[in-house]
Amino acid sequence: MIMDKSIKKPKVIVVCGPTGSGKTSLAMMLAGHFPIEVISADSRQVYRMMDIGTAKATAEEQTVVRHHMIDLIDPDQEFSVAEFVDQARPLITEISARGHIPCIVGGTGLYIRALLGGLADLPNGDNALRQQLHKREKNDGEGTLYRLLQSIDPGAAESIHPNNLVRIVRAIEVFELTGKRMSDLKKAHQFAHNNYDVIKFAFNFPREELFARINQRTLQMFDEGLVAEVENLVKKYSFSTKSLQTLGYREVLRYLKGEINAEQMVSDVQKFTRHYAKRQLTWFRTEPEIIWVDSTNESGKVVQSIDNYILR
RNA sequence: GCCCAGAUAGCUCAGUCGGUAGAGCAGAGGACUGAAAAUCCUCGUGUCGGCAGUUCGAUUCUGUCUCUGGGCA
Repeated sequence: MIMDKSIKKPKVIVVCGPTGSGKTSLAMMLAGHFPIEVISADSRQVYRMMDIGTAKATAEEQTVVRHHMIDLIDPDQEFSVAEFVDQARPLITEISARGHIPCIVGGTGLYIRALLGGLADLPNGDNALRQQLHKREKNDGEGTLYRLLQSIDPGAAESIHPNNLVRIVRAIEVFELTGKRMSDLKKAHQFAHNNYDVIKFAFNFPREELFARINQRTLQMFDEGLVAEVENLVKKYSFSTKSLQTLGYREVLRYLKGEINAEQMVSDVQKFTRHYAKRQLTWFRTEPEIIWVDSTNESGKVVQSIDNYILR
């Protein structure tokens, strides 16, 4: 089938960056200039009842701009990149058809990359198999799974550190489920599926300022009742619920169990959020064709770039 | 004022029987395709509080001063 080149690719705006860099407020600002709808690219905002700790856009903000991919599932349900892509891709088409511009806003780098570039032809995760593999590593000794991976998919083994069990298990899982090597399937793909006309911004502050904002915002979350939010969640869900192992929630859980005191809880959340922001920056730095914007004083630059982008 | 204990990396501390020093945390950098707010990797030169003495050589021993705890008055 030959693609009709006269059909334009849908225009898509991406606003990413580390946590606490002001992505949401930028989106609100953009909404005043352009007919956007927000597609949240955030692996935790998909959970209902997890509002404060995930810094979800407020109900009020959501009436100003339409938000998608928020509050999709309950905290005891599981989610994945694949589900995100399956649901978000049609949204881009719908929003464009309405004459609006989809604006992807979020900090989950993998979700954004996969939404724009598609996913390789890999199978879904299989919890039973994963558990079984973990058990095997535990019974047969450290390094068992890595050696297994070396024999079935040397390419994957080479790119995965022997200590990274999560990745090792995944690569073995792919082989068990498909009979194909993950390294081959990935090589054939490489996020090359891009059928959108994308303009990407990464919003950030100078490091010190970003960290100060994170510390401040964490305090604010506690003021707004993060502990009560978690207390409410554990009334309905078990302490071991996967979604509650999220940064912020995890530390409150430890506090509720009496493992740490309030002061420790707050400083831990601040610390782990700083670490997280750093990992996000590492991810976004390698993202191609990204326009870096200093949140302190360059928001205007974004509006201007989008103006040019829409006209082109 | 006197006695005791400290003073070593941004923080908490270890150590050097005298040959200029190393952990944890913080911090920095990196990886990442259905768990991704997850998971994993790499990175440690600092007047060893100041000054003087002993010594070939002092962060280490001695003296003294300063500071910080604790105790006694």
